[in-house]
Amino acid sequence: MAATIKDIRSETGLGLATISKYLNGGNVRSENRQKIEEAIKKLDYHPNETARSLVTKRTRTIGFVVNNIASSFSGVLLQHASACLHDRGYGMMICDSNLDKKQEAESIRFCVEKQVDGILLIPVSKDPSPISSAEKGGIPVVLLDREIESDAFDCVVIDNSSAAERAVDYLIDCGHERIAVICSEEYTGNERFRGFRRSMEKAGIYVPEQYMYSGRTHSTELGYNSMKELLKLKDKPTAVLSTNYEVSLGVIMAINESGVKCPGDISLIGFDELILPMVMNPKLTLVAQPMEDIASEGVRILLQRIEEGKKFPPQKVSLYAALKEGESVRKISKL
Amino acid sequence: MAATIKDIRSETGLGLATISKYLNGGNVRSENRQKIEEAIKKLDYHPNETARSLVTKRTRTIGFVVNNIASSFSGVLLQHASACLHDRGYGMMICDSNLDKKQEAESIRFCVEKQVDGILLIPVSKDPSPISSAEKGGIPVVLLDREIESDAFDCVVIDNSSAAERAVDYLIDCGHERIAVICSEEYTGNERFRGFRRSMEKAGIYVPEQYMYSGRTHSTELGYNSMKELLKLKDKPTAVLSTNYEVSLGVIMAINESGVKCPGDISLIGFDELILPMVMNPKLTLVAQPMEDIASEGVRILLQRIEEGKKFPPQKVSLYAALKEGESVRKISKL
DNA sequence: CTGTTAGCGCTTTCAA
DNA sequence: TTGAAAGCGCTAACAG
Repeated sequence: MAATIKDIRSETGLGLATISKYLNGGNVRSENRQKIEEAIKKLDYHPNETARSLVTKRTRTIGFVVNNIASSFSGVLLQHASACLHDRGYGMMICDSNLDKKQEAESIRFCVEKQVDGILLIPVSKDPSPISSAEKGGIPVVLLDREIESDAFDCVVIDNSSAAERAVDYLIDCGHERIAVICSEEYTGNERFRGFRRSMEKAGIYVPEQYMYSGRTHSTELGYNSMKELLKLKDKPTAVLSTNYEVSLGVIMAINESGVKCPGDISLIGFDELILPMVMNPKLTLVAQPMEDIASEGVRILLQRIEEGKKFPPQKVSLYAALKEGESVRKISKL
Repeated sequence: MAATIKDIRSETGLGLATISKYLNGGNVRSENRQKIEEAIKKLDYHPNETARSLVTKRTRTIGFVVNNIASSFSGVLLQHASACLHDRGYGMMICDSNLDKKQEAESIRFCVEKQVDGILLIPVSKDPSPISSAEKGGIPVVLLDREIESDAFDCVVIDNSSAAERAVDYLIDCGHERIAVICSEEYTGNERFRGFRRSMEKAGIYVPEQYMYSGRTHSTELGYNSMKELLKLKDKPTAVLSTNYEVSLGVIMAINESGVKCPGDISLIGFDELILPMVMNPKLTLVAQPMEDIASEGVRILLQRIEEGKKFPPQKVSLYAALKEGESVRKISKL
C-alpha cells in the first residue's frame, strides 16, 4: 500500500495541514521541512492526485479529442501539444472521434466525466452540438485546425484560404493556367478551395468543371481517384493543387502508377510538411503549416481560459502558413 | 455547478446508498429506479469519476508511455490500443518518452501519480529501471513491441529475428548474395540483425563489414546516410534489408536522390506496412507487423493483469509477422 | 507558522 | 431492498 499523508504525520508528529502546505510549496519552518523531506524519502511517499483533484476540482489533465488519430497531421499536433502540456505539469487524455460526430460527442462526454480541466479539440465537422456536454459542464474547449459554426469557442487555425490563394498565385506566376484542385469536403478543404477560386478569378482564368474535385471519401482514395481521372482527360491540367496531406499521398500514388513525370508532365502543390514530402523525389512544393505553433498557441489559450474563465472574449488565432518551394512545380516560360 | 448524488437525494428523497447502488447496476425497487432515472435526467447528473476513483482505487484509465510519439509505428499502435480501451470503458493517458530513458522514467512516474490502473509501455531501452516506480506502486506494466532485460513483465512482440531471417531467405531465393543490412541500435534492430546473420550463415554467404550498418542516430538519417555510403561502394550490394520504417524512408530518399533504380539496380525489403510502402513506386516488399493484434493482445493482458494481479506468471506473446511481396525485389535468374 | 476540523463526491459496510 | 454513517487522501479555512 502506498504511503499517505497520514503516514508522514505519524513519522514526523506534525499536523496534516503543515505537511500539506509543504507539499504545495508553502512556508514551513526549516526544521520541519527537513523532517518531512526525510519521511517522504523514507516512505517513498507520492501524493495521490485523485484525492487532490477531488478537493481542488482540478485534475491537471486535459482531453485531446481528435477527429482522426490515424492521420499524420494529428499525430504531429499530438506530439507538440503533449510536450507543451507536460512542461506545465499537465497530463493528456486522448480520445479518437474516428471521423464520426457521434463518437466525437461520446469522447467529449467521456472527458467531461473524467473531470478534465479543458479540452483540445480537432473537430470532425462544423457542428457544435457534440461539444454541448463540455459547455454544460463548464469545461473550456479550444478548437484546433478547424472552425465550427459557433463563435463561442477559442480557436487556432491557419489562414487556409489565403494560403491556398498564395499557392495558386505561385502556380500562375510559374506560367500555369490549366490548374486543377482536389479537396476534401470539410472545413479546411472548403476554405482552401475558396482560396483557389479567388486566385483563379483574380487572374481571370476560367476553371472547367472537370478540373475541380472534392469528396467525402477517405482523403487518400479521393486523391488517387481524382488524379486518375485528371490524367484521362484529353485536355489535362498542367498543375494540381492538393489540399491536404492524405490527398497528396493519393495523388502521388496515381502519378507514380501512371508513369507520368512530375514536374515534367504535371506540377503539384500540396499542404503539410510531414514525412512524405521530404522523402519523395522530386521534393514536393507545399504549404507548410506551423504545427508547433498551432499546438503551443492552443495550449496557451486553453490554460489561460482554465485560469481566468470567461474574463476575456473567445480568441480566434489565425497563423500564417508559408509556401515552401520544392521541385514539384515546373516553371513554364511565358510566351 | 454540476449535480451530485446529493442533489439526486433531495430530488428523490432516497438514501445515498440506494442511488449509488442504482448507479453501479445493483438491484433497486422499480419504483425507485424510475424516480432516480427521472432525477438524473432532470438534473443532467453525471457521476464524478474522480470521487469514484478515490474510493474504489481504480481510475479506469491506463497510461500509454511511448518511446517516440512521432513515429508512425507508435501512432498506429496508439490508434488500435485507444479503440480497444474505449470499448472497455477505459481512458488513455498518453506520455512521450522522446527516446530518452530519463523522460521515460518521468512519464511512468507521472502515470503512477495519476493513479492509472496499468501502463502500456513501448520501452526506449532494455533497461528496466525506469519502470521501478510502477513496480513500487504495484501498477502492472505490459511491454509492447520490445522486450527488456527483465522477465518480470508481460510483453507482446513479434518474432523479429525469424521475420528478418525469412525476409533474407527470400532475398537469397530470389538470387541475391550481396545483401546489405541497415539497422537501428536497439531491441528490434538487434533482433532483426540476428535474423539477417542467421540466414546468411545458413546460406554460407560471407558478409563484408561494409555491408552492415547500424547506428543510434535518428533512424531516417541512418537509413539515408548508410544507403549513400553503400551506393559509393565499387562492389555494391544487389539488395538491402532495412530493419524499420524510418530507416526505409531514409533509404528510399537516398535511392531517389541518386537516380538509382529500384528494383532494377538495387532491391529493397523493409519492415512495417504503413503509409509510405503503399504510395511509393515500386511497391515495397516488406515484413508486415500485425499492429492491431499487438495492441489488442497488449490491452487484453493488461486488463487481465489488473483484474487478477499476479495470479498468473508473466506472459510473453510473440506474434507472427508475414512477408508481403511487393515489387521492390528483383528476381535474379540463377546461373 | 502550526494544528484542528470539516468537507470534496462517492462507495461500502452494517443494521434495520 | 434500504439508509445512516464512516471514510478514501487530500486541501482549506480558521484558530491558536
